[in-house]
Amino acid sequence: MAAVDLATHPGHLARRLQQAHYLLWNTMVSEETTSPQFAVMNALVAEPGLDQRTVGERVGLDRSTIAEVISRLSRRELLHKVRDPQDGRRSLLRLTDEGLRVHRKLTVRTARMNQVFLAPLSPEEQTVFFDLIRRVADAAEDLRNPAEPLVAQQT
Amino acid sequence: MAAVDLATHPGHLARRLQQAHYLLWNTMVSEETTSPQFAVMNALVAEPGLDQRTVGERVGLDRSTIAEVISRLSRRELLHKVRDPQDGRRSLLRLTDEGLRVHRKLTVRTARMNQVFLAPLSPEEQTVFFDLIRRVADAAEDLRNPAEPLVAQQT
DNA sequence: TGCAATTAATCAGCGCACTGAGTATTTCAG
DNA sequence: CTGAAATACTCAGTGCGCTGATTAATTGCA
Repeated sequence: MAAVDLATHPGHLARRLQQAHYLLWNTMVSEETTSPQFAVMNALVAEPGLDQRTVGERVGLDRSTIAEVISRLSRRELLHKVRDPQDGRRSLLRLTDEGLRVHRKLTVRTARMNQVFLAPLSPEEQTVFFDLIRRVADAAEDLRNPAEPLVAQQT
Repeated sequence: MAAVDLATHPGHLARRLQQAHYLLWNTMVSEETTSPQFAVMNALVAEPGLDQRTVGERVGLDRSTIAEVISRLSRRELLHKVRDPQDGRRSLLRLTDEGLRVHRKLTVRTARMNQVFLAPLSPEEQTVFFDLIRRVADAAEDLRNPAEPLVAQQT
């Protein structure tokens, strides 16, 4: 009788929310290209020529995961990976024409999917939804990265 | 220049929220036992002797995933799996004493973690947070399972 | 210059999550 | 009572997500 109600556990709700989104993405957006893959492509549309690590930072994926996502996109010829001549450690990433085409197509479908996903909420509630989730996620990330220098300084 | 702002994509926010939770769980609750594993154990505390499929339904895991989670808990001797003598297809699940002990310990830590996780929100906001996420997740799940019979009936 | 620290990427290993196919058992219609 | 349908579980395959260890290149200090 010491069981807990999972409906009051934010972590459990977060997982269910993500699963629900995953399924909707699969049916309404694409079966080949996943949501994280789209996020990576989107980052490269915004800033072509980024290196792997920075892309990971932009979309919130760690070094290992970003490497795998990129290798899949690269295998499908949606992006090119070129060694940085200035810094031999880096790989610079850039979408191919096909990658740009796919990104454009998925952008439209994603917008449609977001509407369906958020349909249960009124416009005001949608705003609150974004705000609350973002604040919780940001705060949790700050717990790990004790960034926040109070003044600009050289470490 | 056709790039999109991921901060307005609920799927992307859901993923970030879940990752943030995962990290906090790891540091504040347990490195050995994951959040889905705890959810399974919790379901078995509430209803000992459930079969695998039903547990999966309770915690929101599909047949394959639940099988793996259970096999790990079983390997660690946190639960027992017994063939149902009444129905040879089913495996009935029950926590061991050690499983009960672990569940008790993690219940306390999970409560603490939830407080930290939700700390950025006021109590009223926390209520709204739960409500909004639950409504979106429920609606998306209903899109897949067109359940909802209007009257009680024997199919 | 010359070697130590830092940095970008890779690799191995674990765990969650889904689909589609296959096996064993039970149920149910004829 | 028998064979088809349904059900519970397993297995193979793919992809996300993390940590810890390793490799290669660059930077920076003495």
